[in-house]
Amino acid sequence: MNAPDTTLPRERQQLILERLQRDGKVIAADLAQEFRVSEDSIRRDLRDLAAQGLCRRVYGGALLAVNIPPLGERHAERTELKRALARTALELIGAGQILFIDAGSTNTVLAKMLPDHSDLTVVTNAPDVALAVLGRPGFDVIMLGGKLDPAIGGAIGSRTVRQAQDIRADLCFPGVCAIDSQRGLWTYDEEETVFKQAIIEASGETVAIATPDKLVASATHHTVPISGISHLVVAADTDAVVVARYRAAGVTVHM
Amino acid sequence: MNAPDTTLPRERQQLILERLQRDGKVIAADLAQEFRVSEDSIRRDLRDLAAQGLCRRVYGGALLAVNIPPLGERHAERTELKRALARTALELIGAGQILFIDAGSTNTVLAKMLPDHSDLTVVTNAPDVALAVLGRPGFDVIMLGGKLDPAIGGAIGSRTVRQAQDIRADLCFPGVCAIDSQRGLWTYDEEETVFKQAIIEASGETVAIATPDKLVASATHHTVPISGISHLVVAADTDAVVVARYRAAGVTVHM
DNA sequence: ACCGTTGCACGTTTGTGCACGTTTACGTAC
DNA sequence: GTACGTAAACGTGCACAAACGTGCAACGGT
Repeated sequence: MNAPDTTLPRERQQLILERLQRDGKVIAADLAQEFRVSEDSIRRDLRDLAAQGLCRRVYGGALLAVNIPPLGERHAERTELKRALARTALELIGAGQILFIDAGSTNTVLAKMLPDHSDLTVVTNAPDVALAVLGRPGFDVIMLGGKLDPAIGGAIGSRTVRQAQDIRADLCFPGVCAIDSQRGLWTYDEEETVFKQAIIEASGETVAIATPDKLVASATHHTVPISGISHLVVAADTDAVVVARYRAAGVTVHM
Repeated sequence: MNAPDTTLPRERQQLILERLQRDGKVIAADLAQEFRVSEDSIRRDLRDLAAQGLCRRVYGGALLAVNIPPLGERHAERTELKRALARTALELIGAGQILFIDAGSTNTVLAKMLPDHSDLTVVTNAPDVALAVLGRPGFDVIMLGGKLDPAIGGAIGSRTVRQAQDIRADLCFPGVCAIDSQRGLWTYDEEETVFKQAIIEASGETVAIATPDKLVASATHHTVPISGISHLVVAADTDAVVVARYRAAGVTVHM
């Protein structure tokens, strides 16, 4: 996206690597256009990166070296940032607690980072999240059933809500579609809202983890608001206004 | 799901390999349409892959090679055999059906091999089975909730059983711990038995897939028998006595 | 003046689609 | 069951375009 006027060679290679990790592949012609350099320079970059074992050079561009199937392109997206946010959120979790973990790529990252032997009980509606902790020492996993929504990667709907209401948790990590400065957490449709509301109400505290692109001044699309957030974990370069609002509302903000 | 407009040659070959591992076969004409290239290019790709020993070239497309690249460590166990069994079992499945798929590595292989666009509804208690089909075209996935057993890789227990009883399926694939010549399917503990019995009773027909090590003359450990099998899919080099017993019991035997 | 980076020109390699003749699979008639 | 006809799939050769590597000259900065 960003195409600064002056890009250092080494910096450009770094950016190429990031794009590579995000998309699983890069195309030489596209990169040349994006960085305003000739394809020759891009080819030199890719050759250097390949020599370091950081990518696989192929005709027309380059592919990821460690090729884990590019299953969800969303999952590779911004992983670094999500890991940093999750690390911050980890400090809010105490040993022996029961956690509601909603579907979502950020929450999957969080689940993978949960420490072993902390006697946590993870309750989730996402097979992703369940697999991330299943079988590791010191974990109980409870799966909420229901029809899975491919767009969400987890179960939502009345069945799932009913099962969620049978459980009491200490902490709740709802997936976040958008957060605005006025009315809190937002989701894309009614079903999601009902589910998130249910797990929030069944939990002692609620931690919303948001990447900066989730923060909007006011929600533009048709969405449904959710209240009840007690902790907000956001990236450092976030919209200061939104964060200030949350501070004013008594929500603890972690960065 | 649609392939992007710009697909690098080598990337395409890799995607073909992934499809191959998932479906067990690929058809040249389909690939050409999917990747927007001529069939000539696809044929060249398949020829290259076959030259590397990664697939077996056949008239109209390609099949899985006899040897499998080491993809998963623990799941790679006997994968070739499981894939062959699953391929046989696939022929019992009709379009539009509702399937109960129990936890288990063989069933996970089966799930991955289910063909796209066959309008199947997959009901499962195993997160990895759910992930194997979630998001693919022509699939509905219903997850059964409950506490996950790490040894099994899925949910069992009264909660799960209750949810299973709310559903009617055409076909049922219970995981198999042991099969003996006297009393049919066996499991390791009571909870599992109750669950498998429930999904068998909720289904029209039941398909038991068994590797030869599951076939025993008589169960030695503490197990609980299950009845209701209608189809038995077994490896070719199996214990003839057990299979004969099943034939005598009116079960259709597929090899 | 040193070094790294860049863009251009050249010849080479790789991938692609089309045309042609051949082989394979399958249904039909005998 | 065998023979035969057709259509699809196949391999090969060829032409063209895109991507590639290399050498070389120009530029800019510690």
